[in-house]
Amino acid sequence: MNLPVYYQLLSDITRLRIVSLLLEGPLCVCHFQELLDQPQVKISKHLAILRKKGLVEAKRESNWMVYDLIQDRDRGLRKNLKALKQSRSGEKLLEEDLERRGRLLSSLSKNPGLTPASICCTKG
Amino acid sequence: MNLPVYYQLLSDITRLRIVSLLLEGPLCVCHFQELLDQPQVKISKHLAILRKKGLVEAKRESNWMVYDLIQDRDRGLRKNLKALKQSRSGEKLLEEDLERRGRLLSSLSKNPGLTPASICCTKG
DNA sequence: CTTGAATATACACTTTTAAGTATATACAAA
DNA sequence: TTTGTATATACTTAAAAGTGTATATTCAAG
Repeated sequence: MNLPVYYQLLSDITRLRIVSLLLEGPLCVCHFQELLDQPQVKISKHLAILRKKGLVEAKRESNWMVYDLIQDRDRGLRKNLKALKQSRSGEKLLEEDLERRGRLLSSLSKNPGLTPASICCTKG
Repeated sequence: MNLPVYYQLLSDITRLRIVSLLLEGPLCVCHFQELLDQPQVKISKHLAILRKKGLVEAKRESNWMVYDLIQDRDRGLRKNLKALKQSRSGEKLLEEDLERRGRLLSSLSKNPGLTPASICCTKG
């Protein structure tokens, strides 16, 4: 990961929102679908781009793919991600995403038996 | 200036180099031409984009246009620019730009009578 | 008021990137 | 082994962004 690639990845609003959410912790594809209210293809493709460029990684959890930021990040990347995290206030879209994430996670913790799918993707 | 716009501006390598240089201080168009070794149109157009989006400002100095980062920057922007500044080491291109800038400015200070033009744009 | 230097802009062209549709893959459960 | 759910990929189309050439603008100097 070098700087030009990093900025290019964040230059798309969908990817920016994804990365912003991942700063708070890992999420699966269907959660992104719900939180960003965007179609599955779109989410999957942007996640694929982020993964190909080495900013995020994915692990399968039975049927679900859980994405997270790459863990061993170089100094420069850490600094920039920290700056991003610290500069979200005032960014309406990003803040709303975080709020939605909070609600989603709290509903998850109240019903520990729920799979991701039963929360976000469908029909309860 | 909001985050999405900011990242989009930096997603182009030429603009990233320009902004990186401006972190060290103002420069005129012909300096950018020399330091980045890129044609005038290209430099001018990217500077126009940066200006239109509110990241840089320009003031005319007789025949030359001197560009600088916008001075009153919001908190988020400051944080991100600081992170950029701190994460340049290891980025070959950006480091070379800074070295070239150093050489250019030292030659300027040795010959205080020189206009920008007599340094960078042409035929001594 | 003409000339030349520095910079900006308009237009045409090319490349890149994003988005949608359809289809494929991977897995779990029946 | 069929079915349904989650996710990924191929292909196509549309939009955006970058680049070059030519031309315009602005200013200083003669």
